[in-house]
Amino acid sequence: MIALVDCNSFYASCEQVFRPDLQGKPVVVLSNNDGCIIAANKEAKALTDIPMFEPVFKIKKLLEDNDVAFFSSNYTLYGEMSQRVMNILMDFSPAVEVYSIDESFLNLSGIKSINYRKYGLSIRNRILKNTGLPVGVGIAPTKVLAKVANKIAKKKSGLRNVFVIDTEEIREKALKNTNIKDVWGIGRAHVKSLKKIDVNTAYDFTQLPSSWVLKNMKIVGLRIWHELRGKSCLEINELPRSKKAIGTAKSFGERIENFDLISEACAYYIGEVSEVLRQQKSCASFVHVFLNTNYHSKTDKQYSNGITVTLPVPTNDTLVLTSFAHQALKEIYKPGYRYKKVGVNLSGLVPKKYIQGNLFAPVLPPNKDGLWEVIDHLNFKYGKSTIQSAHAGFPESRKKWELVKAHRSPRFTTQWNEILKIST
DNA sequence: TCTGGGGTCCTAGGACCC
DNA sequence: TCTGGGGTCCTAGGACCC
Repeated sequence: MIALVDCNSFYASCEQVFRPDLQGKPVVVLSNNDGCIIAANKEAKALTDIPMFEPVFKIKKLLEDNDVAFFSSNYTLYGEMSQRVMNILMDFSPAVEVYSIDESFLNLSGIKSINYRKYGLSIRNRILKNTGLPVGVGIAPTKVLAKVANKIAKKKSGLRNVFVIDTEEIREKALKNTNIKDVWGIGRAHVKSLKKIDVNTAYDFTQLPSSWVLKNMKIVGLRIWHELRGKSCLEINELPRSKKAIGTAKSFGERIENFDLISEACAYYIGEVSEVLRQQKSCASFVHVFLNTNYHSKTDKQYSNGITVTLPVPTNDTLVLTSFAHQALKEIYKPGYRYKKVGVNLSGLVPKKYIQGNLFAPVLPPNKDGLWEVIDHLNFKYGKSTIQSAHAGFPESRKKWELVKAHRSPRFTTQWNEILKIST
């Protein structure tokens, strides 16, 4: 049996933990640049139709009228709260797959003579007690069924957020009550074609011939079909595999035409991604840089372009990567446009130990591993950008392109000067 | 005026090899 | 008129996830 533990409206719940005054009140969390809504607690969802990913400016009045509390996203806080939850889960199973910031699969198969419902309840209670975060627990023989069970656990009242699928009757009933669009792995495109042939529930889907599924939804769809019928096809992956690509791209706080500012943002992002690259002890073979204007705008001239550079020798040196990215940006930048976003992506990631030299490249650059180790350590200890490439700009100029986060809560758990204060 | 960010997996088709 | 058979590697694009 597999358990899926998933935090309820995770970002909104994290904000509420430190703001008891908001218990029972509608809360939403906004995306970068406070652009749109990315999380809403159940009060906010119930309130009206606050559609997820709706641009904030379109529903500002709705939020104000209903006294909805809203926060800019505070990933430092969410990441650390997530750690706490995952650490607790390790106590409940020797095999945990951390699937995303707010959910994990637990392999329960090694645990003998266990009452699944009781076990699920104790997971839920312990997390609530130790972190203040509410979770839902779904337990079933396969991952996709555990997802189904989790959804039911959260939706149906009286279950105390725990639901177990452990008999044929329960499975069938659960599938009949699950809309096909709510099945994990079946997205918009497939829902559309399934509706056309009158497949509306997860149960309907399991009644299709496997040949149809394979032909129209390929192997990915067939796996889901098997999983829903109770045959496990998706394993629990305990070890996070190293990333195959690392990228970042953020919209500017305001539109920018100036090349130097864009290049500064680009260098700053290279600093971020190369640090992640060093953490996983890899080097990148390619660096991709792209640039675009605001495609929502009906009045601005539109332009977007991207370019991939092959590095002579894979590297994770921020300064080397910055220099190649800068050259690449020069090639695609065209003056006279109001740019909205620049992004970088490192790919062709190879383990640092196995770097292939290049017969035709200039002599290998000197090894600076020690230097970067020290820099990364200082930035960890004293805060981001304590030491960085000068190309990545100074706080003054950074303000011109940095994200807008007008409503961010304090980083309660990671900054001494932002720690929660309690007055009597 | 204002519209997020970071990923993975799979497939078809082209180019190429012997 | 009629032109083999068995592969690999790479890339772009689709679909999906949180």
